[in-house]
Amino acid sequence: MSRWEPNARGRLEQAALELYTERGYEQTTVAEIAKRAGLTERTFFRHFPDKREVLFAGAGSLQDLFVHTVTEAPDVAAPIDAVTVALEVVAAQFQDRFDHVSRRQAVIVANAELRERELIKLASLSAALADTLRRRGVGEPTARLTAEAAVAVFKIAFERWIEGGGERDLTHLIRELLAELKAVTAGA
Amino acid sequence: MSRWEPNARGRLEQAALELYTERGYEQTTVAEIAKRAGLTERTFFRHFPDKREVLFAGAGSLQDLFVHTVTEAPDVAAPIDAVTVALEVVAAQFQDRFDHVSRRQAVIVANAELRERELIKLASLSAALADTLRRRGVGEPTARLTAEAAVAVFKIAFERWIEGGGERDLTHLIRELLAELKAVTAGA
DNA sequence: TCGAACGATGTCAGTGACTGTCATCGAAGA
DNA sequence: TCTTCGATGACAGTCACTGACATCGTTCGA
Repeated sequence: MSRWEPNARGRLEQAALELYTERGYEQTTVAEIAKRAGLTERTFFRHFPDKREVLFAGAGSLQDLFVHTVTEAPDVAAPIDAVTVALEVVAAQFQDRFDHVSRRQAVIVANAELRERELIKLASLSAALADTLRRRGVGEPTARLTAEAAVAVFKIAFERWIEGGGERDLTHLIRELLAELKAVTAGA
Repeated sequence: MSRWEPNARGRLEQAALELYTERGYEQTTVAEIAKRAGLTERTFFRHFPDKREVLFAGAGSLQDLFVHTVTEAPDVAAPIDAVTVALEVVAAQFQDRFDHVSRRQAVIVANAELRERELIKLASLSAALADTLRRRGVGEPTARLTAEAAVAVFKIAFERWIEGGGERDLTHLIRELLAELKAVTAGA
């Protein structure tokens, strides 16, 4: 457990999001984040490997949820179906938190470094998904392609959900995009 | 035109690739790259915005070729067909330069920062592709999805081409993956 | 042919992200 | 109470990157 004021990590995350929102990512120094959280710069870097990562603390558990859901999907399902279920489960996690999620996303899209970090998180997710499918006996390149397709659909659905102010149902957007993807590739 | 020794930019690119290969990206300082190219650190940053970008000088022209090919594709073609043609044209550009391309790719996959940069280049390519399709009258979300699918196929085909030591034909790999993607999504 | 104009480079000082090292503090157990 | 240990602070250092100004070749007009 921690001593002094509890939850140093969480305070750093909140301070960072606030400052990135108020004056922008580039205009914020790590020392300022630490100060607002009542800590020092050195302590920031003990909790997060760099200035970007503080915005992506939740990525790990999101990926775990994704992988877990695919692992637990019924064996009979086609790869794309197993993955679709996972997409919808994960979507449900977002649906309730539009405010926080969209604030964070606004910070990310405004800065190239943060967009890069987001992309590698999605790539990591895709790789983990492909691994999980392989563990379910799905061959190559099917596993890899299915994972990439799923992540692409999720990415676009998420963008549209944010653009729409959270009005449209994320799960619904995902289903639409999957159907549309099917139509797109059918032409090849 | 330039004076002093010509082609400062090219010398910096070559020095960087050499040093990144010899001792790794992180263990190389910009000052060392500049010194090997017979220049100073400051001049490096006049040619490239950061230490990563020196490896991605060709990304712009690659994207231009991609966009141009899609723009010139016959009007009758379905979106995915127009994009497929472009994939194959671009693939041809790689086929002859396996040595250089694979050396560069080895450096990139060995470092997270460089993988991030590569991913944002691919994202930019996808966005440009989607834009081009929209200009051809393709609607949303078809344009976006087609572009994402094309880039995903290209990415996986490229990886497999590198893994296979350049033995397998890149164009052939692309065709296989497009067929497989069709099969994958058909299950949904 | 000379000199002004200009673009590419060098020099230097500075900021800020990130790291290694060591001291210190506060909690928990012997 | 003493000891141990994990979290934090303090501090010096490296390196990516930037702004400001000087300098050097080239080029082009007088």
